[in-house]
Amino acid sequence: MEATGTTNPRTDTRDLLLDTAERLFAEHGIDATSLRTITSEAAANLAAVHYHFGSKDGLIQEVFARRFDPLNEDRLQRLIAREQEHGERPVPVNEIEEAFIAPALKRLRQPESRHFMKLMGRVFGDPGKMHDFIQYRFHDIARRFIEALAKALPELEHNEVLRRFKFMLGVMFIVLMDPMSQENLPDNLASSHCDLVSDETPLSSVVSFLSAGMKSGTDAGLQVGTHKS
Amino acid sequence: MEATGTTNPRTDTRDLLLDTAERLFAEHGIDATSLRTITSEAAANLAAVHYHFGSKDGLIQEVFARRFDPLNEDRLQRLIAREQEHGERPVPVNEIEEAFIAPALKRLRQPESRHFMKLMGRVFGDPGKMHDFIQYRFHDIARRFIEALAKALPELEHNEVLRRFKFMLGVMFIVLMDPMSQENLPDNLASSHCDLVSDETPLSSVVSFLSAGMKSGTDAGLQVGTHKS
DNA sequence: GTCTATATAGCGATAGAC
DNA sequence: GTCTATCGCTATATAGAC
Repeated sequence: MEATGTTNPRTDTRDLLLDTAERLFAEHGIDATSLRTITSEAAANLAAVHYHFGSKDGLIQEVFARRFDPLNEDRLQRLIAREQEHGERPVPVNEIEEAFIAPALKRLRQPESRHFMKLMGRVFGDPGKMHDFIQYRFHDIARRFIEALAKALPELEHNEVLRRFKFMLGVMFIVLMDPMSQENLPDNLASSHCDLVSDETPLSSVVSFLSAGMKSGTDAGLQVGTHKS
Repeated sequence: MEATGTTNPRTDTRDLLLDTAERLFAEHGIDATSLRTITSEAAANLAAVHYHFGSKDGLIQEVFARRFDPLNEDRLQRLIAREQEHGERPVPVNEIEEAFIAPALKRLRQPESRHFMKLMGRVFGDPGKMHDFIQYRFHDIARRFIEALAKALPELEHNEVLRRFKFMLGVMFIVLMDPMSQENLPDNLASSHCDLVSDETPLSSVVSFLSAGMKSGTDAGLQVGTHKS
């Protein structure tokens, strides 16, 4: 299929602006990234942003809109698949965790979406910025996973399930922004001493940590964490 | 004792600026808070910031310096106390977790330091801003706790201990910034539906979640998480 | 659709009177 | 120590030629 019209074969300016903005937002933060920096790195004109997106805010919205929903749709489909497998019985905690974490971790390793994942981690810590956007579009998916967790952990009171779900979000976001990975560390710390983490975080490590935490204090917590082959 | 000189009995302008900046930084972010906003809310003059702190950056440094080290000193003293209790034997994981989490949670509930704790959560997610400052002054305390964890969990390879320590930081920061508490939610979400968390997070909830996660896959993980009265 | 030129506003910082 | 006034800069945004 063709593009919108008379555009040339190479990447559209619009997409190039989105990609560049996404990367710079993730690296330096949204506030700290000016439209001039974006258009300069994208070899585009300053006015192009306003032509394509109306405003910087419009650009930010678009950067989020194109990747946020697919991520959560992936999560939801995985959860639904597990629920259908287990019928009436609750989905095991570690399968719920995996359904939530795997889509994020997968995208963190894809070159085209890893910048966005880092950006998500960043924005989640900034209640002022895109918080409304994320909260609003994240609400349903959160509810679905909380319900699955509550069903898998019937001994926990509802508030405790909510708290542990929040803890899980904390773990996910620390993985997303990876504040201690080599590439993010200031040179003086990265070079001189040790030691704080080097390799990329394996899915199994996150899932087993979270599953154990989720089950702590319940009967399920007394068993071995992983009983799935 | 008297103040520096001819200042009047009420709170010094300098301290008032620090308190106001701390609160506004925590609420809206550092970038989004202008010196004009700070001095306006503090009923002080714009030039007062440069007189007392030299620059906005100087103000930011002072906001951090006065509370960051005492927090970590509290953590360290608690860890040392536990280590002395147990002599050569490793400190149990849940006691390590408590030594790390309790000082943060305590301050989150003190009116004079809760803004700073929220600010810490915010800044940790912003690798560009005070990251060097935090990384540098946090390095020693991180190493001490990682060593204690490695000693308590000898079955884990070193990288896995580092990863789980990082997960713990994620949980702590999600608790600090509390992105889903009622007061932070946009009105439309807070009022309309449910449910996402209401009360303040109890220390026991965080410690039991983290201890179970830390021990997952080890012999210690097969036992009941809490064996301390 | 892309460009130049510019409008408008806010920022941190400073000089100098008091 | 505190104030007013202002400098110099950069930001987003826009108007209008091509």
